[in-house]
Amino acid sequence: MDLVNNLVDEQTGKTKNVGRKASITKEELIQAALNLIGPEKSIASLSLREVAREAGIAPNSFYRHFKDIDELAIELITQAATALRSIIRQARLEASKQKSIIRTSVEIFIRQLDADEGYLSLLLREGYTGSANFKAAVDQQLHYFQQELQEDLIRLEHIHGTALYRPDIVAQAITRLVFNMGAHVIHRSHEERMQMAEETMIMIRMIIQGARGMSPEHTI
Amino acid sequence: MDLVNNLVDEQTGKTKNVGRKASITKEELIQAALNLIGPEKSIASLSLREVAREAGIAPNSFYRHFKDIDELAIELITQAATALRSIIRQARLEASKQKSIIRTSVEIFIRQLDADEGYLSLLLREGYTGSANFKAAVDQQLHYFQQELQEDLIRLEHIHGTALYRPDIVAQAITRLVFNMGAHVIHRSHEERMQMAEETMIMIRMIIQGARGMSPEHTI
DNA sequence: TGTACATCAGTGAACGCGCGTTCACTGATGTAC
DNA sequence: TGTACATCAGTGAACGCGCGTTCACTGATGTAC
Repeated sequence: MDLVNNLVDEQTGKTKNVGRKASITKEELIQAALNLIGPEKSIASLSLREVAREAGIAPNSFYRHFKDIDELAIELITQAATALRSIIRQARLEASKQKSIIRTSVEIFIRQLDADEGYLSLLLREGYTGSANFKAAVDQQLHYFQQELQEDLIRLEHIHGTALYRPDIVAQAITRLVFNMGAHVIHRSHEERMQMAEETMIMIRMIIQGARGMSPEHTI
Repeated sequence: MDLVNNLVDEQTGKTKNVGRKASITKEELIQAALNLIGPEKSIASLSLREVAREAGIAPNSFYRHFKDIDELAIELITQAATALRSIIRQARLEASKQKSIIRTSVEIFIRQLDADEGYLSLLLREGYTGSANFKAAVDQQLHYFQQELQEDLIRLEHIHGTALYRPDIVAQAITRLVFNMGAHVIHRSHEERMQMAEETMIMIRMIIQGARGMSPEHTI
């Protein structure tokens, strides 16, 4: 953990530097890795020397910051997962203000995809490949999304006086469709994205409509 | 194309061998590649020397059969796609005999996944990563599946005297959910597979139920 | 059937390359007095 | 403030490795007569 010699003073919480000051940071190395990752280059195929070259340091200097290239990959996953989490939170927040949770959340998802070409697309792409670590990190974020969506759905249905059959499965189906759309849409134009978003919204409406119809409360 | 010196006689259609007989076939090389591919090893990370080693030939002998490793990858895709197509066709055939197209087709999908640990799981895994060629091949198979499913849905609904709103989107949603399940289920136990299959069937029923409710004919 | 010949699948050796990793070092920065 | 010292980020050189690819070759197989 203490590969970078920044010791946090327990009293003040300030960072205390010892020895020579680092001319490059962990964050800059992570940024260099992000620059390299694209449609053709996955995290798994990143080489230590590539990242060092991109960051402008000698290959062996890499070891001053990370144990090996896998440690950088894990850091990358963690940061990407955090980014995804904040995107999801924002989407939920805005969605809860609006009338249609479906439309708003899908649109915000797409908008984030438009804006952030870094972490989000990375996660969507690497969620299927990548190391076990990576998959676990992505799965956890999907689980959070699903969980929060389920709560929203139950709450909203309650307000409308309706109820859903198996809201857990409804939330899971919606989660899968939205993220599957996200993965397919990454390298498409904005127009195509909007069209696929529209289709996904129809799918979600079908699921909710169907789940309402299958609810025991529906028959009362 | 004529890297292997089998010349097909235009008259008889028989294969005529010239020169030294091949002691190893393209198919054996493909099989060697398949042996190597697994959860940790993707097609993209296959090396020519690895495949040659697995097949028991010298690295340079590889060039007698394929121009390069990418050509083998394309062959692999083609064969996998053909395998997937026949699996889908069988699923549809059996499904059409039974009462529940949903249950039967999902179960057959899982059963094929249980039996065939080669091509199908390969396709599901590589569909998200892989080269443009690979993605295109997988997408085409998904499109076939979707198309045929759509026709089945329309036909069956007609028999029941019901109708679906946007059967194209219904078919697309079902296709995505089934293949997404397939991708998630690959490295799980049979029990987990069956449980995820059950959940997927509920999702599909929700979609169909919802699409019926949204059909204009429903209101007549 | 026998013989000379053409074909070409498979090979051993070698190449240059980028890789991860190590080593002993340099010298900038911060600390102690 | 000035000086001696400790820390450690960054480096150049070197290593062994597996890689894709080439070359000239060998010798088994099939063909022509």
